[in-house]
Amino acid sequence: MSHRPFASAATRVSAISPDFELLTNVREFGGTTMSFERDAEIYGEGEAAEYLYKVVSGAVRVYRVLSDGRRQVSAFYLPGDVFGLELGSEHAGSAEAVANAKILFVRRNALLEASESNGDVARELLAVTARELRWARNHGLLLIKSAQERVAAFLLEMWQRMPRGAAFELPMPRRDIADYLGLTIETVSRTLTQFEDSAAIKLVASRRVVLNDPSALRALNA
Amino acid sequence: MSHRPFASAATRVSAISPDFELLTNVREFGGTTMSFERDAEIYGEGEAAEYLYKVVSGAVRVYRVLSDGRRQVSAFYLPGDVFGLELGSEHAGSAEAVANAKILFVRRNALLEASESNGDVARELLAVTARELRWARNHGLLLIKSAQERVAAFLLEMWQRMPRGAAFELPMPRRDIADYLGLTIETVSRTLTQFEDSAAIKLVASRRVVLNDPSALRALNA
DNA sequence: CGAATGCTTGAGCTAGATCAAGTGTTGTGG
DNA sequence: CCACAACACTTGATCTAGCTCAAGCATTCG
Repeated sequence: MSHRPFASAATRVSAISPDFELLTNVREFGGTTMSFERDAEIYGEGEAAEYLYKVVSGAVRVYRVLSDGRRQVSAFYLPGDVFGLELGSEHAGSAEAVANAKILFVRRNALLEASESNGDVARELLAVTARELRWARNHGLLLIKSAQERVAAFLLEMWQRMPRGAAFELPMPRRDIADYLGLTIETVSRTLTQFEDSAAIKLVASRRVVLNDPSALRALNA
Repeated sequence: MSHRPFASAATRVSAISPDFELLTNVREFGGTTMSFERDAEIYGEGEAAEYLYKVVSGAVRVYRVLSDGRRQVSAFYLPGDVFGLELGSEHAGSAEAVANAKILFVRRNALLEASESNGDVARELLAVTARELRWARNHGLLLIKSAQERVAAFLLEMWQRMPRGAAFELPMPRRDIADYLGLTIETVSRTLTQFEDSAAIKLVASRRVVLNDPSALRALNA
């Protein structure tokens, strides 16, 4: 039964599901799920890259630290997102749970081997990498914008990625947002207050946001 | 003779040459070479991504512009570098010749088709994308550093990538450097002057740099 | 040779950082 | 249920790195 595990895979192009299901749903890859408490490390910079990860629940930050302690959060990952894929043999950054999280582990070697014989798996690997690249470039573009533009873009991004509704909950503290946007927590806080004063958003609680006027934020997005 | 064009390709892992030769050296992909004058457009943002490109000579910048004219140069490409690979159907940025350049064009469709049947081509595509990703992330990290750190990192990067020697020629004007580093031309200029005052570098001409003390620059790299 | 273009230098100015209190909010032990 | 840490966030006052605006040099090109 598992003799030719991929024989019935969908046709080529359509096989790239938005959630990269092929990569993580195939029993043969031996995925296991683990739970992480808030702030627990999932992997560290420089460690051997043995797995590919998928967020089942919770949220994850991937970051790098400079020698003097400055930290850059390069991405947040939410349920359904795949992360930790490295072409090199070790992780270029560290990953931690932002909030309590369940993470699915998939053995990297199993995937790379499968991609040798199975074009759909190879395509999904390329797709995951390409999506990361698109994100990384957008993030780079963010970093040349003004504080208002960065915070607005961040809110819109999170809004779009979270289980929808006018209101949503930011899973991460201000420190993480600041390090993601290349700002200080004070500037993030002040900017959110400005948006609230201008009635574009409402902070029901410090992490609970209501987007009263998404288009006002979008207008800031140069 | 061209019946099984890839039958004699090198073994799997070693097939990923540093220059991605497989992608661009195979006659079947029908590569042609074109010349571009300084500042000529190679492709524009939003255009259909029909080709993959390789710099034969000269240099290329890839950039995006915000609605108000701010520009971010996301990468420079030097001889041997491959660029312009998109997973989506259109280019996410624009590419221009920084200096007169010869560019090899390879049909994207030919490559994607070849990658279906040839694992080595598929692997090189993944490797090219992964390298871009690594660059994009490093570039993001750059953008949170101080002006001195950014300029130092830029000089070291260029030094490493150019045909070596203590002295080397920057192919691009200050404007491009500034937009790559997220600084103004004035700040780039002042920072270079500082480095010259501290004897770390010598500007033989405004674009000709001698790295007297690379380790002084490296020390700035937090 | 003059004009255009690219680079440097100078003199303020300002967005965002830093330093320093507050003000919630959450959790813990009594 | 309250007290009191411990933590996360906000707000205020000041400072500064890098920006802006404005000249002045230096190359290159017609």
